[in-house]
Amino acid sequence: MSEQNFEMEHQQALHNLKQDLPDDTDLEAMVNIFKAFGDMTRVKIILALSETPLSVGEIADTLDMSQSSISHQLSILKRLNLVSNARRGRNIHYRLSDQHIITIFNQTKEHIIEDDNDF
Amino acid sequence: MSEQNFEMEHQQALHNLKQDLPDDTDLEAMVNIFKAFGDMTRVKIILALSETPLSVGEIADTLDMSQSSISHQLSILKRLNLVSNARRGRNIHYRLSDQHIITIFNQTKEHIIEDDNDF
DNA sequence: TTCACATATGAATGAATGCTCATATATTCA
DNA sequence: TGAATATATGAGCATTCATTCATATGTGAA
Repeated sequence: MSEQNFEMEHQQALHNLKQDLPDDTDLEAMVNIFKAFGDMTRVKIILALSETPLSVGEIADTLDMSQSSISHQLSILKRLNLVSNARRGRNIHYRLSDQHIITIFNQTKEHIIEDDNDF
Repeated sequence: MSEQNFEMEHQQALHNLKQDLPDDTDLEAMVNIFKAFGDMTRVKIILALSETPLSVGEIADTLDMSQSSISHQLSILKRLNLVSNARRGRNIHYRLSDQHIITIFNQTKEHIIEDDNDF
Protein backbone atom coordinates (compact mmCIF):
# COMPACT_ATOMS: atom_id res chain seq x y z
CA MET A 1 0.00 0.00 0.00
CA SER A 2 1.34 3.40 -0.96
CA GLU A 3 2.05 6.13 1.52
CA GLN A 4 -0.75 8.21 0.05
CA ASN A 5 -3.28 5.45 0.36
CA PHE A 6 -2.29 4.87 3.92
CA GLU A 7 -2.79 8.55 4.67
CA MET A 8 -6.20 8.56 3.01
CA GLU A 9 -7.40 5.54 4.91
CA HIS A 10 -6.06 7.00 8.10
CA GLN A 11 -8.03 10.20 7.55
CA GLN A 12 -11.13 8.16 6.81
CA ALA A 13 -10.72 6.08 9.95
CA LEU A 14 -10.02 9.18 12.04
CA HIS A 15 -13.16 10.84 10.75
CA ASN A 16 -15.37 7.91 11.74
CA LEU A 17 -13.75 7.26 15.08
CA LYS A 18 -15.60 9.72 17.26
CA GLN A 19 -19.04 8.44 16.32
CA ASP A 20 -17.97 4.80 16.25
CA LEU A 21 -16.77 4.70 19.84
CA PRO A 22 -19.37 3.11 22.12
CA ASP A 23 -20.91 5.69 24.39
CA ASP A 24 -20.12 5.95 28.06
CA THR A 25 -23.05 4.00 29.42
CA ASP A 26 -22.20 1.03 27.22
CA LEU A 27 -18.56 1.10 28.21
CA GLU A 28 -19.17 1.59 31.88
CA ALA A 29 -20.24 -2.01 32.46
CA MET A 30 -17.03 -3.29 30.95
CA VAL A 31 -14.86 -0.80 32.79
CA ASN A 32 -16.50 -1.74 36.08
CA ILE A 33 -15.70 -5.39 35.58
CA PHE A 34 -12.08 -4.61 34.79
CA LYS A 35 -11.97 -2.41 37.86
CA ALA A 36 -13.16 -5.36 39.89
CA PHE A 37 -10.33 -7.46 38.47
CA GLY A 38 -7.84 -4.70 39.14
CA ASP A 39 -7.34 -5.52 42.78
CA MET A 40 -5.17 -8.25 44.21
CA THR A 41 -7.61 -9.22 46.95
CA ARG A 42 -10.53 -9.61 44.58
CA VAL A 43 -8.44 -11.55 42.07
CA LYS A 44 -7.38 -13.96 44.79
CA ILE A 45 -10.96 -14.37 45.93
CA ILE A 46 -12.01 -15.19 42.38
CA LEU A 47 -9.17 -17.66 41.89
CA ALA A 48 -10.04 -19.36 45.16
CA LEU A 49 -13.71 -19.58 44.23
CA SER A 50 -12.76 -21.06 40.89
CA GLU A 51 -11.61 -24.15 42.81
CA THR A 52 -14.59 -24.58 45.11
CA PRO A 53 -17.39 -22.61 46.75
CA LEU A 54 -16.25 -21.08 50.02
CA SER A 55 -17.64 -19.35 53.07
CA VAL A 56 -16.54 -15.85 53.98
CA GLY A 57 -14.48 -17.16 56.87
CA GLU A 58 -12.77 -19.77 54.74
CA ILE A 59 -11.76 -17.11 52.24
CA ALA A 60 -10.47 -14.86 54.99
CA ASP A 61 -8.39 -17.70 56.42
CA THR A 62 -7.04 -18.71 53.03
CA LEU A 63 -5.96 -15.18 52.15
CA ASP A 64 -4.84 -14.25 55.66
CA MET A 65 -7.11 -11.25 55.72
CA SER A 66 -9.76 -9.88 58.02
CA GLN A 67 -13.34 -11.07 57.82
CA SER A 68 -14.52 -7.52 57.32
CA SER A 69 -12.23 -6.82 54.43
CA ILE A 70 -13.27 -9.97 52.60
CA SER A 71 -16.92 -9.27 53.22
CA HIS A 72 -16.57 -5.77 51.78
CA GLN A 73 -14.86 -7.08 48.67
CA LEU A 74 -17.41 -9.87 48.24
CA SER A 75 -20.19 -7.31 48.29
CA ILE A 76 -18.49 -5.51 45.42
CA LEU A 77 -18.15 -8.73 43.41
CA LYS A 78 -21.77 -9.58 44.14
CA ARG A 79 -23.03 -6.18 43.07
CA LEU A 80 -21.36 -6.85 39.70
CA ASN A 81 -22.90 -10.32 39.48
CA LEU A 82 -19.48 -11.92 39.45
CA VAL A 83 -20.30 -14.08 42.47
CA SER A 84 -23.48 -15.34 44.06
CA ASN A 85 -24.10 -16.52 47.58
CA ALA A 86 -26.35 -18.85 49.53
CA ARG A 87 -26.71 -19.53 53.19
CA ARG A 88 -25.55 -22.96 54.30
CA GLY A 89 -26.25 -23.44 57.96
CA ARG A 90 -24.48 -20.78 59.94
CA ASN A 91 -22.25 -19.81 57.02
CA ILE A 92 -22.80 -18.10 53.73
CA HIS A 93 -21.18 -19.80 50.77
CA TYR A 94 -20.02 -17.82 47.79
CA ARG A 95 -19.44 -19.17 44.30
CA LEU A 96 -18.49 -17.78 40.92
CA SER A 97 -21.66 -16.94 39.07
CA ASP A 98 -20.11 -17.56 35.68
CA GLN A 99 -17.22 -19.69 34.46
CA HIS A 100 -16.63 -17.08 31.79
CA ILE A 101 -14.62 -15.16 34.32
CA ILE A 102 -11.92 -17.79 34.33
CA THR A 103 -11.69 -17.64 30.56
CA ILE A 104 -11.01 -13.93 30.75
CA PHE A 105 -8.33 -14.55 33.35
CA ASN A 106 -6.60 -17.17 31.24
CA GLN A 107 -6.78 -15.00 28.16
CA THR A 108 -5.00 -12.26 30.06
CA LYS A 109 -2.42 -14.64 31.40
CA GLU A 110 -1.62 -15.68 27.84
CA HIS A 111 -1.18 -12.08 26.89
CA ILE A 112 1.31 -11.61 29.66
CA ILE A 113 3.22 -14.73 28.70
CA GLU A 114 3.48 -13.67 25.07
CA ASP A 115 4.60 -10.29 26.27
CA ASP A 116 7.40 -11.76 28.32
CA ASN A 117 8.80 -13.44 25.24
CA ASP A 118 9.68 -10.05 23.87
CA PHE A 119 12.49 -9.70 26.38
CA MET B 1 -22.71 -36.98 44.58
CA SER B 2 -23.70 -37.46 48.21
CA GLU B 3 -23.62 -34.69 50.74
CA GLN B 4 -20.79 -36.42 52.57
CA ASN B 5 -18.67 -36.76 49.46
CA PHE B 6 -19.21 -33.14 48.67
CA GLU B 7 -18.06 -32.19 52.14
CA MET B 8 -14.95 -34.36 51.86
CA GLU B 9 -13.95 -32.92 48.52
CA HIS B 10 -14.60 -29.46 49.82
CA GLN B 11 -12.26 -30.01 52.74
CA GLN B 12 -9.65 -31.40 50.40
CA ALA B 13 -9.91 -28.42 48.05
CA LEU B 14 -9.83 -26.01 50.99
CA HIS B 15 -6.68 -27.61 52.32
CA ASN B 16 -4.85 -27.22 49.02
CA LEU B 17 -6.05 -23.73 48.24
CA LYS B 18 -3.57 -21.66 50.17
CA GLN B 19 -0.53 -23.20 48.53
CA ASP B 20 -2.14 -23.44 45.11
CA LEU B 21 -2.85 -19.73 44.78
CA PRO B 22 -0.22 -18.03 42.60
CA ASP B 23 2.00 -15.80 44.68
CA ASP B 24 1.77 -12.04 44.65
CA THR B 25 4.52 -11.31 42.16
CA ASP B 26 2.93 -13.62 39.60
CA LEU B 27 -0.49 -12.09 40.08
CA GLU B 28 0.70 -8.51 40.07
CA ALA B 29 1.28 -8.44 36.33
CA MET B 30 -2.26 -9.56 35.66
CA VAL B 31 -3.75 -7.18 38.20
CA ASN B 32 -1.85 -4.27 36.66
CA ILE B 33 -3.25 -5.01 33.23
CA PHE B 34 -6.78 -5.16 34.60
CA LYS B 35 -6.14 -1.91 36.40
CA ALA B 36 -5.15 -0.37 33.09
CA PHE B 37 -8.43 -1.56 31.58
CA GLY B 38 -10.36 -0.27 34.56
CA ASP B 39 -10.48 3.32 33.42
CA MET B 40 -12.82 4.82 30.86
CA THR B 41 -10.20 7.05 29.27
CA ARG B 42 -7.73 4.23 28.75
CA VAL B 43 -10.41 1.91 27.41
CA LYS B 44 -11.45 4.53 24.87
CA ILE B 45 -7.84 5.06 23.86
CA ILE B 46 -7.43 1.34 23.31
CA LEU B 47 -10.65 1.07 21.33
CA ALA B 48 -9.62 4.00 19.16
CA LEU B 49 -6.18 2.49 18.55
CA SER B 50 -7.80 -0.79 17.59
CA GLU B 51 -9.13 1.00 14.51
CA THR B 52 -5.97 2.78 13.41
CA PRO B 53 -2.70 4.13 14.79
CA LEU B 54 -3.13 7.66 16.10
CA SER B 55 -1.07 10.59 17.27
CA VAL B 56 -1.50 12.00 20.76
CA GLY B 57 -3.30 15.04 19.42
CA GLU B 58 -5.68 12.96 17.33
CA ILE B 59 -6.61 10.90 20.35
CA ALA B 60 -7.13 14.02 22.45
CA ASP B 61 -9.41 15.49 19.78
CA THR B 62 -11.34 12.27 19.35
CA LEU B 63 -11.98 11.89 23.06
CA ASP B 64 -12.46 15.60 23.74
CA MET B 65 -9.77 15.58 26.38
CA SER B 66 -6.65 17.56 27.10
CA GLN B 67 -3.36 16.68 25.46
CA SER B 68 -1.75 16.35 28.85
CA SER B 69 -4.29 13.92 30.18
CA ILE B 70 -4.01 11.69 27.13
CA SER B 71 -0.24 11.78 27.25
CA HIS B 72 -0.25 10.75 30.89
CA GLN B 73 -2.55 7.82 30.18
CA LEU B 74 -0.53 6.75 27.15
CA SER B 75 2.58 6.61 29.28
CA ILE B 76 0.79 4.21 31.61
CA LEU B 77 -0.29 1.99 28.71
CA LYS B 78 3.21 2.07 27.31
CA ARG B 79 4.82 1.13 30.60
CA LEU B 80 2.61 -1.97 30.55
CA ASN B 81 3.56 -2.76 26.93
CA LEU B 82 -0.03 -2.40 25.84
CA VAL B 83 0.85 0.23 23.26
CA SER B 84 4.01 1.20 21.40
CA ASN B 85 4.92 4.46 19.75
CA ALA B 86 7.03 5.82 16.93
CA ARG B 87 7.77 9.31 15.81
CA ARG B 88 6.31 10.26 12.48
CA GLY B 89 7.39 13.73 11.53
CA ARG B 90 6.32 16.19 14.13
CA ASN B 91 3.91 13.73 15.72
CA ILE B 92 4.25 10.56 17.70
CA HIS B 93 2.01 7.76 16.59
CA TYR B 94 0.75 5.19 19.02
CA ARG B 95 -0.51 1.73 18.16
CA LEU B 96 -1.68 -1.34 20.03
CA SER B 97 1.29 -3.57 20.64
CA ASP B 98 -0.79 -6.74 20.63
CA GLN B 99 -4.12 -7.69 19.08
CA HIS B 100 -4.66 -9.99 22.04
CA ILE B 101 -5.98 -7.00 23.91
CA ILE B 102 -9.03 -6.81 21.68
CA THR B 103 -9.74 -10.49 22.28
CA ILE B 104 -9.83 -9.85 26.00
CA PHE B 105 -12.18 -6.94 25.48
CA ASN B 106 -14.56 -8.99 23.37
CA GLN B 107 -14.47 -11.84 25.83
CA THR B 108 -15.52 -9.46 28.56
CA LYS B 109 -18.23 -7.95 26.42
CA GLU B 110 -19.65 -11.44 25.90
CA HIS B 111 -19.67 -11.97 29.63
CA ILE B 112 -21.69 -8.82 30.09
CA ILE B 113 -24.15 -9.78 27.37
CA GLU B 114 -24.72 -13.22 28.88
CA ASP B 115 -25.15 -11.58 32.22
CA ASP B 116 -27.85 -9.28 30.90
CA ASN B 117 -29.87 -12.27 29.79
CA ASP B 118 -30.41 -13.18 33.41
CA PHE B 119 -32.82 -10.27 33.83
C1' DT C 1 -34.51 -16.94 75.34
C1' DT C 2 -29.74 -16.45 75.83
C1' DC C 3 -25.12 -17.30 74.27
C1' DA C 4 -21.77 -18.06 70.71
C1' DC C 5 -20.58 -17.91 66.06
C1' DA C 6 -20.74 -15.99 61.17
C1' DT C 7 -21.47 -12.25 58.30
C1' DA C 8 -22.70 -7.43 57.03
C1' DT C 9 -22.21 -2.61 57.35
C1' DG C 10 -21.12 2.36 58.38
C1' DA C 11 -17.56 5.71 59.57
C1' DA C 12 -12.84 6.98 59.52
C1' DT C 13 -8.27 6.99 57.52
C1' DG C 14 -4.44 6.66 54.54
C1' DA C 15 -2.97 5.47 49.95
C1' DA C 16 -3.60 5.49 45.05
C1' DT C 17 -5.10 7.83 41.05
C1' DG C 18 -6.87 10.98 37.20
C1' DC C 19 -7.00 15.56 35.78
C1' DT C 20 -5.18 20.37 35.36
C1' DC C 21 -1.76 23.79 35.03
C1' DA C 22 2.70 25.25 34.06
C1' DT C 23 6.71 24.18 31.88
C1' DA C 24 10.36 21.35 29.64
C1' DT C 25 11.84 18.82 25.53
C1' DA C 26 11.94 17.78 20.70
C1' DT C 27 11.03 18.55 15.82
C1' DT C 28 9.88 21.26 11.61
C1' DC C 29 9.97 25.24 8.90
C1' DA C 30 11.12 29.93 7.56
C1' DT D 1 18.95 30.42 14.57
C1' DG D 2 14.30 31.50 16.11
C1' DA D 3 9.33 30.76 16.03
C1' DA D 4 5.66 27.46 15.92
C1' DT D 5 3.88 22.94 16.77
C1' DA D 6 3.65 18.38 19.18
C1' DT D 7 4.49 15.75 23.11
C1' DA D 8 6.20 14.72 27.86
C1' DT D 9 6.48 15.57 32.63
C1' DG D 10 6.28 17.23 37.50
C1' DA D 11 3.49 19.35 41.18
C1' DG D 12 -0.93 20.16 43.18
C1' DC D 13 -5.68 18.94 44.00
C1' DA D 14 -9.81 16.43 44.40
C1' DT D 15 -11.70 11.98 44.28
C1' DT D 16 -11.82 7.12 44.69
C1' DC D 17 -10.92 3.19 47.16
C1' DA D 18 -9.11 -0.69 50.32
C1' DT D 19 -8.56 -1.57 54.90
C1' DT D 20 -9.60 -1.22 59.88
C1' DC D 21 -12.49 -0.65 63.83
C1' DA D 22 -16.70 -0.84 66.08
C1' DT D 23 -21.08 -2.52 65.92
C1' DA D 24 -25.40 -4.42 63.97
C1' DT D 25 -27.83 -8.41 62.07
C1' DG D 26 -28.84 -13.14 61.64
C1' DT D 27 -28.42 -18.11 62.68
C1' DG D 28 -27.87 -22.40 65.49
C1' DA D 29 -27.32 -24.67 69.93
C1' DA D 30 -28.21 -25.18 74.78
